[in-house]
Amino acid sequence: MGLRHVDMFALAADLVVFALEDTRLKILLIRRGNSPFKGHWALPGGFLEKGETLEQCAERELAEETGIELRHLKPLGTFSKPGRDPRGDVISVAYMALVRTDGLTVTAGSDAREAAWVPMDKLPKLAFDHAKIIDTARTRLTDDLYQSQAVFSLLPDSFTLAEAQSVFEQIIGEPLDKRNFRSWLHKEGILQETGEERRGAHRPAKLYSLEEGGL
Amino acid sequence: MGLRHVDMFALAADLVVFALEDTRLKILLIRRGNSPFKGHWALPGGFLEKGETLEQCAERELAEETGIELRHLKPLGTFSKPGRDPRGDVISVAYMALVRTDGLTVTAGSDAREAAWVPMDKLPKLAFDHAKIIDTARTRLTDDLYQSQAVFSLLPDSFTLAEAQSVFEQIIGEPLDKRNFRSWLHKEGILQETGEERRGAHRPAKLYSLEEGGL
DNA sequence: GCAAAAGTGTTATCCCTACACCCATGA
DNA sequence: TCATGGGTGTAGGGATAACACTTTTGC
Repeated sequence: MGLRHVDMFALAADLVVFALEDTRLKILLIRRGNSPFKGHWALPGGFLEKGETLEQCAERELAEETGIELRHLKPLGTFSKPGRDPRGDVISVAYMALVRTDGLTVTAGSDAREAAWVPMDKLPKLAFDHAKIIDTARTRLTDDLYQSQAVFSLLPDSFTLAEAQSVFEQIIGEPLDKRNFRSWLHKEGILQETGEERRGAHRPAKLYSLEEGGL
Repeated sequence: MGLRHVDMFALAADLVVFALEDTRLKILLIRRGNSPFKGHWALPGGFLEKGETLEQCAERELAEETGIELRHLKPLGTFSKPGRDPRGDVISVAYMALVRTDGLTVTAGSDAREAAWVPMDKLPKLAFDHAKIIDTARTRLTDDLYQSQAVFSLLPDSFTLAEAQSVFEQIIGEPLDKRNFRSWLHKEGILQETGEERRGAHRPAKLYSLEEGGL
């Protein structure tokens, strides 16, 4: 028995890409160049092609559309509600990525008229069911916060503890106690001092990096 | 732009259904009646049809093939490796369910020549990449054990604490301390005494049921 | 009365939380 | 010298983990 009498669908991989830009947690959005939802903001993503996995598709689309240095890619879920795409039967498989923006320029490509980092608390109306996908991603991000070191992929190679704390605070949406956060980091043993310091307007801050063997 | 130039795929929902049978934790498998993998054991599941979500598809297939009283259905993941199905481009979206077998008979239907509850530690060789899917399900089951009351869906309406403990022990694969397990249950407040007892070969055991408002 | 499963508390340890002051620097 | 962010320790409460004996029943 082959697949002759089986319904067929298009599959899209959509990406919720988080990054720190300007010390704020943001999501990568594109403005669509084609219908449907022409001119609307949407998640980057694209159609699965034969011969690749959905994860590869997500990686390819992200690279094609933005040239971003990929770090973590987590499966988020499948969105299959009939009618979610006005073109017809499109199932979306969503992935989540955490990237860092140091020296990175986002360039709009192919279907994207524009691409931009948008603060999470200032999201515009989104095409398709992408608002729901982002919601799933935010929930997942907070749920996994303390279980994986993935969040550190948002930070550059070396960073101050205050910067790390700020990331955690933005994700959970409330302030953390400085000493408790630091003693938690110490207990986990996931960071190491680089020996360097960041000098700014005030007392210099020690720089840290992820312990070798992380990820 | 429509979907004319986009690759199309068949989508299957596959189910990892856990149940307690004969006090042992088992998985529902079918023996395939058609090629490919004719005569091999596989997970129950079937193709997505237009107009339904993948979750509805999974529920429908489970009902069609087994008539099982459905309790919990959790999305597990997407399996899209090219070549995973010899018929061609089939993407599998896996779900997990926990059911109870009291007074339930599994009847093989449609594509299934046979359907059976198979102990988790005695799984046969499986069709497609279903062994991998089961592996994902087992990991998920253990990860979520203490976070949700879903496991109690494996047990009948009323049960003894020893039976509940046995379920937990089979899932994590190691023995638990009786007193600690009970005080944890007490702290969580998820069970209530029914007032009944189960009488057996020895001292009778009190029966418990899930606190109202569970799930 | 004996074999077998049911039932029951306490203690030590670890982790989490709350909380306030001094330090080093640039301006 | 002062304003600003960087850096540090402790004490109390709650949860977890280890641990053994008595009770009740059927046979």
